[in-house]
Amino acid sequence: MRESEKETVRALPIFSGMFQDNFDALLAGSFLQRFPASVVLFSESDLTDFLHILIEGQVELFASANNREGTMTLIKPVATFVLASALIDGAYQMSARTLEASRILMIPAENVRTAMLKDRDFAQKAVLELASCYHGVVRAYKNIKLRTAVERLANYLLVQHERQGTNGALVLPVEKRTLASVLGMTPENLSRAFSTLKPYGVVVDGPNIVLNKMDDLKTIAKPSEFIDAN
Amino acid sequence: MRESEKETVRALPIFSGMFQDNFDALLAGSFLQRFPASVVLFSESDLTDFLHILIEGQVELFASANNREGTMTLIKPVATFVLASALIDGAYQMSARTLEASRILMIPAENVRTAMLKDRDFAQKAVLELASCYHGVVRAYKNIKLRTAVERLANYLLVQHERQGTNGALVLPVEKRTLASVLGMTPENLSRAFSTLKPYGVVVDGPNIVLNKMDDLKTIAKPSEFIDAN
DNA sequence: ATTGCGACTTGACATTTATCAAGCGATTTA
DNA sequence: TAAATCGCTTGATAAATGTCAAGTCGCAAT
Repeated sequence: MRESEKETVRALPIFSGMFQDNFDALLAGSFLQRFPASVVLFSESDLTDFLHILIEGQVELFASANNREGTMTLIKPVATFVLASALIDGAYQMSARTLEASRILMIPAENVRTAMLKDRDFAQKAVLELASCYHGVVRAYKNIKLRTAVERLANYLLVQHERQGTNGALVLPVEKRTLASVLGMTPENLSRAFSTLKPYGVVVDGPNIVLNKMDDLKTIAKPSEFIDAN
Repeated sequence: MRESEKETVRALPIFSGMFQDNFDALLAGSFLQRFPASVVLFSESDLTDFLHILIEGQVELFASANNREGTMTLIKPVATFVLASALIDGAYQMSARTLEASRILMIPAENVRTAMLKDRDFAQKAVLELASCYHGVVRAYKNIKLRTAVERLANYLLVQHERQGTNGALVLPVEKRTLASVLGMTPENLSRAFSTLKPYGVVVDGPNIVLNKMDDLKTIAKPSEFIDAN
């Protein structure tokens, strides 16, 4: 791991308040690894060796059962993932794969647990991170339990629109088949959900979306502060 | 709050390792309150004033959107709830109601945040509790995303059967309409799911269930270590 | 005891979602 | 360049789930 990279990592909010000694101890045995696209990083049954921090690229956390597979969440830089598993010292509980070529900082889980005990600032930041992830899953759970597929798509579009500048257009940040998995439906169903939204001013051209009737779209989406990410 | 009750609380794992001063400070301004059945404790949009600890009774955490309502989880004694919200200092994100008459210890959220900073043992226990809750929601999310209604019921029965002694029978710990909400289906659908499981040896008499063909039931349930609670 | 209410069940039906199959278009591979 | 592959879409159909209505049963209130 190069010195310049180490400084980038040091500047991340979760690490920025740590004592230097604790930070150095935390990163001992860590490494910054490059992965190509579509590589499985770990499986849900694997024991949690590392806390992961996505520096660059994109990662999908997913789960399998029966013959189905579903996306739990997408990770975008810069963000930690599997923090809960690293703290508990058990299985990952989720599988992970890269969606693009990615750079990932891998910190031995044991180091993380030590740092939690030694460094108050890190512990505090990690707890808030964890609590925030908890609320994230709760939102996702509400989303799938209380909404139909079309509603989930409509709200997804509204959130992306907001994030991308609220200028009447947005670009899907992932392939549609991945989006379908995120939203808990089949790719065929996603296609049909887009069709259903056409009368509500949603124009689709590949990954480019235009929203022409924001009010109508909001009417059908019924967005909720306590489901949709801020 | 009586002295004997305070001792009961003191003995709970999450508090047992605290310094006495920190414990006393934590409980300052706390109170142990009794609630009758079917009382709403707080709404998802309320600001988090208290960390709750269910001492006796039963509580449902639920969420509403559109005109639907869904159970997030059921709380049984003794357990904390809304820990994440108490740490973040924002809205509860979920609503809560009592299902039975209940006794609940309510600790000011501010006290909890202070104790997190001051008491290392409490901080450690709280983090593990939080991480464990996180995995709990992840399991629930997988359950609803990767399984059909019948599969969810079958696995629920298997888990309850195990918890209640693995002797071929079990008693539903909640009303069927509540169970339906927990499992993410309508009460009508739950009735039909039970009918569907009849050929798999599931005999229903009110809240009393008998499992006559465990192997067949497991075949249809396809239980997973990483979805079903231990 | 009677009444009324609520939980539960069942049937008929509607809606939502998934599956299977085919085809299109763009990109990759040979 | 040709062939193969992959992502996406569309149609037909099936399966899963929800809604509405009716009816039974048991419990609680009068």
